[in-house]
Amino acid sequence: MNITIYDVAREANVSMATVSRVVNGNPNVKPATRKKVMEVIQRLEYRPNAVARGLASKKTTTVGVIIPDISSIFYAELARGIEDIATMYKYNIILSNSDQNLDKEMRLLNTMLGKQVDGIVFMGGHITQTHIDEFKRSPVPIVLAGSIDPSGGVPSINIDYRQATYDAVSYLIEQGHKNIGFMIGPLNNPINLEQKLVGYKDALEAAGIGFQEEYVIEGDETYESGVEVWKKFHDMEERPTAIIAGNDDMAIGIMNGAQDEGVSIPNELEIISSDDTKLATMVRPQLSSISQPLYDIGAVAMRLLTKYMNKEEVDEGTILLPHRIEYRDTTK
Amino acid sequence: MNITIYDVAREANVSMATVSRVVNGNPNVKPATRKKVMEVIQRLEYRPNAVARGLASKKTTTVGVIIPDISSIFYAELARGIEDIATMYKYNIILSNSDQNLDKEMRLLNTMLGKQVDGIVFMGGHITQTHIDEFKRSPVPIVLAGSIDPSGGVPSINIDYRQATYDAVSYLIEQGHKNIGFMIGPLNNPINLEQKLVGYKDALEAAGIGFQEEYVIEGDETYESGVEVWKKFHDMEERPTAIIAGNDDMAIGIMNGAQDEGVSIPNELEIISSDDTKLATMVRPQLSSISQPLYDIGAVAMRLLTKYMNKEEVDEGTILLPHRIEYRDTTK
DNA sequence: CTGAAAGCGCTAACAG
DNA sequence: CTGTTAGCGCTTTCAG
Repeated sequence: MNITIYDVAREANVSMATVSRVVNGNPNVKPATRKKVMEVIQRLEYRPNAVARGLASKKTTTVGVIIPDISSIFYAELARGIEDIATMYKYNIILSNSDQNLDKEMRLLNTMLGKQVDGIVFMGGHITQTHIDEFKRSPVPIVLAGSIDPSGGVPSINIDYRQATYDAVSYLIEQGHKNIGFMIGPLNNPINLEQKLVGYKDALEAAGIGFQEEYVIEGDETYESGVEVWKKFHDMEERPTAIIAGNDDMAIGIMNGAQDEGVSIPNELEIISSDDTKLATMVRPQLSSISQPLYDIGAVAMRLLTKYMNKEEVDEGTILLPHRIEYRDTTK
Repeated sequence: MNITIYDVAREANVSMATVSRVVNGNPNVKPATRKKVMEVIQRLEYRPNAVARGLASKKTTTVGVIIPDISSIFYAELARGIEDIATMYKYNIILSNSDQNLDKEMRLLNTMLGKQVDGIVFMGGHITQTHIDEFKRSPVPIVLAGSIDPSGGVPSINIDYRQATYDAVSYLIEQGHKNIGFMIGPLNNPINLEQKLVGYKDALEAAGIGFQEEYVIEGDETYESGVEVWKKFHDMEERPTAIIAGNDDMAIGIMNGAQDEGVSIPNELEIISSDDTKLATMVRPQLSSISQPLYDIGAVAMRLLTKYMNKEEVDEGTILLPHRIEYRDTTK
């Protein structure tokens, strides 16, 4: 049997309430008895049982984190931001991969709520009404990180993807490009469909360039899909002279695909990537990329969640962090 | 107030014991009453409180995972393997970053034990006696993943790093190289000091090549350190004609450092990397690399842990998974 | 096959 | 400043 608060109380000749008080830093304890209790705690190597505490207090100081795939650089960076801030606020994290699978997401949500997490950070590409309904029923607060609820009802941390894409495309247009390809991520993700794509179209329109359906090709965020998509661009009668890509993996796929065929970058093809993960500076040429503060998105999401868990007033639940474009060697 | 087992019992006209039985799939329940209870559970949307359950049963079905840094590709891949198998066995994971900091590691260990995890997967570079002592006192099983306890007392999953390094160096020697540099990871990590370095020396010795201290340079596993270390190799009067690197990040640093100076790879410099993460095929030239089954190391570690948690007999706690060398374009 | 009852280890009033 | 006393929601004997 493990040693309990009761053992400590007995050894220290106090009640368990007193032990509980010193353990929880309650000031209403005479220094002398506090000292005495502390000693016994040390001697017995007493370690409070958080489960019992959770049951009694209805707080577990753990938050659930639902993430598409922890082995993706993008999400791992968010996760790191989340975890650091969680630690800072004394929370632990239950982390689970969803693979963006709706069933799995709902199941995870439920097991986490069953485990009485105090809050949840949710990351996922495709947020449906089903999600939102479940989120609304949750007894604990939920915030989205790097994910968008099109209806805007769920708190979330992101950058302004529309604007960022607009900026990138506008830059390319300024460089004289008219045929600008866009390898976009899955279109069931509103970030892609409702923000990035719109930013792309808006920039084109602002410059009086006609939108060409075929220049927008969907990828699945992987390097391999980048390589594939390059082939499609390559085969076009009017091949794009510049491409923006939805993330670094895809951009590198395009770049390698093009370079392996002898296309000179950036001279014959300019590329602007997105996300600016550490991959961007590891490849040659180094990727010009839309940079978003991944770590901060996670960190701010967790910070926001702590406020909700604390029932603090929050003025704005939908937060846009700043972005910028890093111009490196895939642009002139 | 949330709805409890008691509410269900009342609504279904049975005792809470019976509800508990159906929830836990205990066969000793008449089908009819099971059905009745199930219906009430559905209707009331009853969700068992795992905290209460944990307190009563002394099992939380959650395991702790202590990881140096989830945003490192290497560890993220391990984590994914761990989590997948955990899910398969109905466990959840409490994930925390340690940054390889001893204090933090010990603190995490303690808070996880306080949260009554059923077991722990530990990843860390430098495992000291302090670690081992703490591991031994743990009331729940602990297994290491991609980490070594030099004393061999703690169960662990790895590859044979000595042999893998030996193989890589031997290959380079066969290619005619005599001056083989080794950019090794931190030497306080026994994997580096006691295995990789030894494999390097053994291969040299087997070929009758003298060991040269200056050819072994320590890096901190980052890309940047690779770039730095290249400079040192570059400045040597007898510059190495081949280099093996302790991981892909460092290898890419070296490669880019060399290439940016016009060194032709693999013609003037051959490189064999380690870990074979997805980076290896994303850079040009693609890295030849010692390949270890990262995901599987995590998966097997978790699987082993489930056996310990189940109190099954385990014949061998120290498991070495197979490795191989992927020859790509940084070797001839 | 089902129910009653005793905890699991701790927090949180409520007295004093 | 300290102790008493209820629970928190569930599992688990032990009867029947």
